[in-house]
Amino acid sequence: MIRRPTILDVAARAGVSKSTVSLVLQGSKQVRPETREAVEKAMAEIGYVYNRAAANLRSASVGLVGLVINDLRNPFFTEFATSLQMALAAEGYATVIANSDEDAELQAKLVGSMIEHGVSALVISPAYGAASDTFDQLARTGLPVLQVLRKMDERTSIFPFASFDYASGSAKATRHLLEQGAASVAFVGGLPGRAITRERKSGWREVLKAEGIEEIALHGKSSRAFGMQAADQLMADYPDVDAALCFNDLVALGLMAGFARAERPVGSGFHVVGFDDIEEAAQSWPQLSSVACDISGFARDTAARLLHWMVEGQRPEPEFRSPVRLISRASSLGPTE
Amino acid sequence: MIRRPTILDVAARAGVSKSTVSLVLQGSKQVRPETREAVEKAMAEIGYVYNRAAANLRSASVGLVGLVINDLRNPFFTEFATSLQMALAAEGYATVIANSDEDAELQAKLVGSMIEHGVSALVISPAYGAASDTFDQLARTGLPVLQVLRKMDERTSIFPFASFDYASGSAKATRHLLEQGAASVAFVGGLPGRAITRERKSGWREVLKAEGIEEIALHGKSSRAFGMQAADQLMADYPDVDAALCFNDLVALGLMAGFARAERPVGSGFHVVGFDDIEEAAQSWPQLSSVACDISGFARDTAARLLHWMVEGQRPEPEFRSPVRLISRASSLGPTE
DNA sequence: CATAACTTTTGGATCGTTCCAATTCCAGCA
DNA sequence: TGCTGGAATTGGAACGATCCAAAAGTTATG
Repeated sequence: MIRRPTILDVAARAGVSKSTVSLVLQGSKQVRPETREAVEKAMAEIGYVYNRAAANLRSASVGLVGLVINDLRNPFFTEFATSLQMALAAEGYATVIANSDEDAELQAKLVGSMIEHGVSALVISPAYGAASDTFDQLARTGLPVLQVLRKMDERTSIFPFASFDYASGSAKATRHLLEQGAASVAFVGGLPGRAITRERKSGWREVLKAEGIEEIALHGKSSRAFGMQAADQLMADYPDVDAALCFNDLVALGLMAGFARAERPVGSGFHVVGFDDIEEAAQSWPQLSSVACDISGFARDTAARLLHWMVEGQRPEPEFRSPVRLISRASSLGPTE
Repeated sequence: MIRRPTILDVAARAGVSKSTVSLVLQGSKQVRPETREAVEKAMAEIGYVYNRAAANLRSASVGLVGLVINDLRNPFFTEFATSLQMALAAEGYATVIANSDEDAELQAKLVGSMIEHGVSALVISPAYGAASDTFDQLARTGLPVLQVLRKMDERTSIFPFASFDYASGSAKATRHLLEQGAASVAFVGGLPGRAITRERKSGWREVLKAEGIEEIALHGKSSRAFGMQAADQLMADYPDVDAALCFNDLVALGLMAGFARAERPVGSGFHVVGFDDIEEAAQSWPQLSSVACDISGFARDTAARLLHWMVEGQRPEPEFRSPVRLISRASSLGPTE
């Protein structure tokens, strides 16, 4: 196979210098239109493909953004990743998506690989685990890093953090459940001790405290499977509980499936509200009420924009919270028996 | 901000030449262990990070694989993408994942961008649309390209294609539904005219033909929403149909939700089998029978391996089909009223 | 018509690595 | 001691683009 043509070949063909070709490639407006056309014609004729590695070597800025997600299989994160990719594509950035699968070690490797590939910024929803040295190392590179949706650690905030205003969302949902007639609202799902669990519980806790209601929480993995299991546990151990605020929609869907299995379908007698409002929430039966985080809007308007600023050297606020809203559907609206 | 250290800085610090540092970086075994150690120590001390752009410029091979997916939001593809990424990571490749969102134009851009970034191979599940010129262009670059899960076009097979043996899977599922007592099995979902729809219908059609049963098919988008809509249509227009083979699990889940909404829960009186066996199938209520495509196994054992061969210059068979198996669960096992 | 002012084009240096041929090192042997 | 040959190390050229200062070309001005 013959070697790929370079700008020198293009230049020779078009009868100009390599510098001119370079200017055309960069879309400089100081080349004469006719010259530009000639160069473009030459490129097409010899099948020139731009060599970004060479360009990057000289010019540092790459237009490549790394995106490291802790669990890309979770639809919530998938939605975020794809939306962010599109938003960034519109601004001319290419995006590298990687899935750390909650593995801190793999995450460190992925981050390293991305830096090697010369990303000009990094968006990360971190995996849990002792990765604080990864972060220190990252900080030392001076790369713009935006932490999203999950905070590595309560105290540290080396990097700006963008997420949703979960606390007021959970307060809103809890109040709604009480208004619908619930006497006792359990919190289901979320691993204990994690920042995000604390956030999503905090509003619930506040409202319950204000109303003088006992706090009942079942913690566990944020999966459907745990939701089903929690349903059984609720029915067996807490017969008085007549509503649940779930850590996320997956748990809520599992919980509803568990109640359905026990022939006690959610809707009348038991109310459920989830978190995230994933697509499926509107398509389950009964339809699931959920605290909606407009994740694609967040990706587009918050994350992409913050990142853009950061790449341009601005320093955004250390913490940014997007508002959430409660979507009430059948799972929290039926009559209370 | 000071400039990033290079191998020259490392060399100076370690008291060796840049060439030696380069050898260490490449893991050459012809450097003395003590020298290697000294170099590694120096790298750690000054916080050296490898500049892959520079390396690529000189050495061509990059160890970067591009993965273009038509719909990354679909859990089936998400699973494939993440599994492939991990399998490739184990072989030392970095993976760039991109989502074309069924947009042929965007797909062309993404492919172009990946080539520019110097991927050494491309895995693509193509978007539909007039992108055949994209493919021609790709073919001209001589890059190893593996087409997966979806074929661009019935006739063309410029690139090797790997997918599942859908035809025998749908035959198996249809036979199973008949054995469970179904009198009439409808096919639900899948856009008409597409290769994959044809494949997933072909086994069903064969079995029905052999049994002399009328073919009833409702085509549409492969989404939950369509499944719900199809449930209404089935109940209204085809009261005799008592089983459905769905194009995929999303449609099947939507269909089941639709029946549930009409207070005719699937399980007794109506049987459903889906396709893909996504994680959710086992967690829905009733649990959904499905033609299981072991997508992560496929990614790991088929796609990753084929790709590896191709990168090494081998030419695999033009078409490869992985076997599928039927998982029967409650949605196709209850009594027929 | 000469000169200034501006636009367009150009050659050489440069980015940080790998490759290659050449050099240095060193143990073993006569 | 001097020589040999393999192992270890080295310096310079190369990769393909961008950047920059300077040259060439063009138009406007007095």
